Amino acid sequence: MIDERKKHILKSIIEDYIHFAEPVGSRTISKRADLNLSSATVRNEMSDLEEMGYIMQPHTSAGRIPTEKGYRLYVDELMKLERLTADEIEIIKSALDAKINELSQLIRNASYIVSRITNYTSVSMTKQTGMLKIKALQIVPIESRKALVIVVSSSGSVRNNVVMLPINVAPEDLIKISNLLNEKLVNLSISDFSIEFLDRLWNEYSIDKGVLLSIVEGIAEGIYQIENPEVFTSGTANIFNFPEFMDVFKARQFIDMMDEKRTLRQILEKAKNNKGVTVLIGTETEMEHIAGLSIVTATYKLNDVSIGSIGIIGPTRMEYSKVISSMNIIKQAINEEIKKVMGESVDIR
Amino acid sequence: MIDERKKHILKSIIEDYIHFAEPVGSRTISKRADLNLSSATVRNEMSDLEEMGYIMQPHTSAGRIPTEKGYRLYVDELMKLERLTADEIEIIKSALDAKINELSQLIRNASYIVSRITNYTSVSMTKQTGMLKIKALQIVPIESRKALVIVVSSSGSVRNNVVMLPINVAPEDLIKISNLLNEKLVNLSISDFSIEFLDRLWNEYSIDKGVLLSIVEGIAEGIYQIENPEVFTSGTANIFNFPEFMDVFKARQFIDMMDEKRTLRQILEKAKNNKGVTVLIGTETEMEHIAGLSIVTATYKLNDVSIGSIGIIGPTRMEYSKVISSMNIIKQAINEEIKKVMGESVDIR
DNA sequence: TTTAGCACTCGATTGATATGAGTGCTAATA
DNA sequence: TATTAGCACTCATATCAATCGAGTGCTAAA
Repeated sequence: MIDERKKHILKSIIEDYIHFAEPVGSRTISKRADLNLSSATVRNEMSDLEEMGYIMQPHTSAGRIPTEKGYRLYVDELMKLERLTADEIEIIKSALDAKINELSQLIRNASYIVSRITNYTSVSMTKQTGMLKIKALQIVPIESRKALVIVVSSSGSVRNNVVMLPINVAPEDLIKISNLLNEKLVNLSISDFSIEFLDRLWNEYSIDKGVLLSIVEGIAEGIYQIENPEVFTSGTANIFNFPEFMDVFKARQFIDMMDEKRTLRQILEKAKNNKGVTVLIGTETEMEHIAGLSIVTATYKLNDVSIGSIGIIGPTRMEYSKVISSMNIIKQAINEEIKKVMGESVDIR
Repeated sequence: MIDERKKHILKSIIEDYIHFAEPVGSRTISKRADLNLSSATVRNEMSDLEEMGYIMQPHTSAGRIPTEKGYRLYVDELMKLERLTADEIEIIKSALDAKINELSQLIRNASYIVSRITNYTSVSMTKQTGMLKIKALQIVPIESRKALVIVVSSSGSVRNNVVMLPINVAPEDLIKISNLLNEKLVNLSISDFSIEFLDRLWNEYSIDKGVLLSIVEGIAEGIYQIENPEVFTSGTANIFNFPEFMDVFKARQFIDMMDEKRTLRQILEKAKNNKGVTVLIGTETEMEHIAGLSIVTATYKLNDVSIGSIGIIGPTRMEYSKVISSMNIIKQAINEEIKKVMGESVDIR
């Protein structure tokens, strides 16, 4: 199969190509100090590597470029994770240190940082699924027929919604309702709101049916917003750093995708189940219409509830080693930050 | 000075150029049915228009293109506002009709729609300045030393912040504080929170100093967030529809600016004082580093509080007439929507 | 098994040439 | 006096052939 020397050559080809984005010729590899081989020998090895499907020639008289299979082997076996400099680690940790009291904000921020550090484009999605429960609940009277419904979820997210009330309710009555609901609904998840349950509520405590319905609608909307994904992007223009996207057509496709968010969401969803950092190379991303992209994603879970994910998008020849290392540091930093905010040791994955 | 015939020719040149993005020659204009002039005559007139600074030649053997001065005259005097189709108006109104209970969300949404309708890039900023007052206030206990402070502003915006309390406060005490503050602080603006005022509060009602400070900080942060601008963009990729941005370098500059938001904010701020719709052409935008762009902005005020603005960005040869008309419709639609949500007749500008 | 040597391939660069849209100017015309 | 036909001139753009050179595969020698 593929012996050590071939691996060594493949690694050199890939790293050269990652660096210069130009097909790599046999002479270039032969000149590398750490292999004492003539270009002719390297040519033979390269020929073998091509046959095995790790590299290919864009045209007859050009050097070789890695195939997806080549990158895959590189990521899985060949590359060595890069150590970030102390400086970079410091930047990450201190940037995340700002007071952030919303988990989704934390994820967005981390995504921004990692884009800055790596110089690639980053995407983040904040979506909380799983067994979300209501941690606190409040109804604030605003006007005679209008109230604000505030929901705090067990994952620490807060959403509020204005609801219209079908009848006039005195502020002090609303506050009573608020206290009552707070007592009754906390620690329930949205799926516990069966009709029977609501029925019981308004029978036992004589709350107006319409008012209760409006409020429950507000609560459901809040939970829906917390559970529903929002996608953010940073560093979109970074794609222009790569000569393979100097082509206006490809650039446009990329920007379109970034603007549209739906595709991004799908990709982030896809990597969700894996733990740790997932690398999708080229067609593995299943973004048909835009070729030549890879994405490195990490998903964060807090007590088995997914709270969001971050992805780094770049050309297939991205600096996997650097990107993956950065993702690892970010994960650590987020972990620490959450510990601080949540005031308890938590289990982030 | 500039007579009717010259204006007519200038208008034709500009409209042709807006349409085709190609320098306009004398023959093209002469062929237009509504002017019975030979190309030679048109050439003479064009020569005059060039001398007056309304048009210019990109090079000797090319047709003419409008200068900024030309566009300015066009926007101020020559163009006729385009009527949107009933369909388009319908799209706008129904899209804004979705239940939206936050003003800033309404503006963002409108910005998205207007980008869709016009096929240009749009930016929106939601910032509320002026005499913001507290309309409602609530403190929700979350954990023993953590509480959620919710502020509703007079402009209808809601923000919430988690604050850490320096000492343990029983939930029922916190609710008492909440009720008290709600009573005392509503209808005040943030500038009313003098030290003396706070002093009086904790003397008269014996609230713990540290707790009160934490809470006030949470309130201030909420108001700060409401007052602080957030910039959103839609349809960034639309810039690629225009051949003048097919150049990768220019495209990159554009995307950079969109990503960065700061410049955008400045531009939107700039147009803030004008009422109605403001048009900035080319260098009038004072975006030095990116030439060839115009922006059409509208700012919305509710009872003298600015609630946000929307801008449409495109090449200087944008379809001013269509864009300005769309902005007008959007303004109407927003007005109606707010009337509905606020439940009262309001004064939007 | 490795390497030197050489013919061959093919994309990219260069330069010369042609094309054509559009101009400005002059002289004839209404 | 205003308009127009006619014509020489300009210059960006397209086309095409020639050249260059990086890189290959193959063969034969070490």
